[in-house]
Amino acid sequence: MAGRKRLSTQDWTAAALEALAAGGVGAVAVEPIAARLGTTKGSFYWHFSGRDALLAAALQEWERIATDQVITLIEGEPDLRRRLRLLLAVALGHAGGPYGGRIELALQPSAAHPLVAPALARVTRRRLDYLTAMFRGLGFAPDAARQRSLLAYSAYLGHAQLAHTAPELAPSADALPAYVDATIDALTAP
Amino acid sequence: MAGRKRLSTQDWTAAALEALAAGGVGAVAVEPIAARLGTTKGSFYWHFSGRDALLAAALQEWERIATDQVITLIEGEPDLRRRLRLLLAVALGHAGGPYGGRIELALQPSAAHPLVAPALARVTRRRLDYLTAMFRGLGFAPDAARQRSLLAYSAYLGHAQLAHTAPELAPSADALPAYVDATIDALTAP
DNA sequence: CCGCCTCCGTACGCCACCGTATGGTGAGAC
DNA sequence: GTCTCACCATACGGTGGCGTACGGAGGCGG
Repeated sequence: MAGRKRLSTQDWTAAALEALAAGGVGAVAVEPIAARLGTTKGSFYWHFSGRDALLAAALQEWERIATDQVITLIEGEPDLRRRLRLLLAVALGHAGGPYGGRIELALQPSAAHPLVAPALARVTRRRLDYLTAMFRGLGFAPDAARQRSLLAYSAYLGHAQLAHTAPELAPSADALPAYVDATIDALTAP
Repeated sequence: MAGRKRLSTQDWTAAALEALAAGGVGAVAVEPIAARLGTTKGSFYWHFSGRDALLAAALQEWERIATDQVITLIEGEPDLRRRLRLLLAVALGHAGGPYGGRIELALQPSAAHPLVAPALARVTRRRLDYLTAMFRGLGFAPDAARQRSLLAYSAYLGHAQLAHTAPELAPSADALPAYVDATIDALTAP
């Protein structure tokens, strides 16, 4: 991880994202990350104008992998019902995406932060709209589809929170398929 | 709020809880809270041994109002089905309890903190057990009851998160009863 | 009225992190 | 080989929060 090589903007951004997931916005601190990368601030201030620039880059990177990446992964499945199942399985199963909800959680206390709020709102809106479109495609009326998508997304967020704070209380790995089944049944019941 | 009076341990604890809800564990800082209370550190270090003691007191206070208070509020309703409805309505409707899920969210990034982790685990376990008992009382088998309680609690957590980060995307005040209905239907469907 | 005990204000040293300035290093251009 | 410039290390001052020391205020028993 510290190959004594020269660092790029990407390296700093990735490390910042990791720190963000681990300890929230407050953990996106230049000197600790520099230490973790085996370098110093001197490197950082060459690539970035300051702390805010690093945070902004990390948020943008998260926004990218949190929307496009997941959606394009799912689009491979043509059948809507199976696509929803795949989506939930990926989302609930040991966290969706590379950081699996940890970023959303970490951003929570700083939701009012001027850099955080817009990114968070964009991602949330995009995901909810995508879910709503899926439920509409399954034949639900607009209002019902919106309710189902809210419940589905809440279940995802809550599950991530639960799995992070009390893993021993969340569904275990082998009990998870049954839990996904039950959740889908509840979400798609007429 | 700042009546130029002498302060008690309770005042400091309440202010710490407020700061915790607003800005996470990192916001439980002595000097800012002192400024907000219109006093100085001199007062604080008379009542508390240090920052950790304040955080511990705030967590204990939260644990108290997050379990006993809500449960005793609900126990007034004898009918199980209506009790579940009341519980969800209170929980989803503009946040459950005085702080309505904001503390849970704020504690998230510090879930590994030695003071935070035990409190969070106790509250989560107690709520899940209570929910599971309700679903069992409604006639569900143990496994099914556990699944429903997990989904219900995840929905609560996720809703709180959603309402905090993107209020304009969460159910509006007048659309909320219908959302509660739909959620209960989904949770209690056979 | 007086002393005392509780509570608070102020001043200080310490540490972590931010941002700046400036000197060094090493890999490719030539 | 040496030059050059992108990249990094080091040193410094500034800020904010923690914890300690100590002195002052003010209500209450006597």
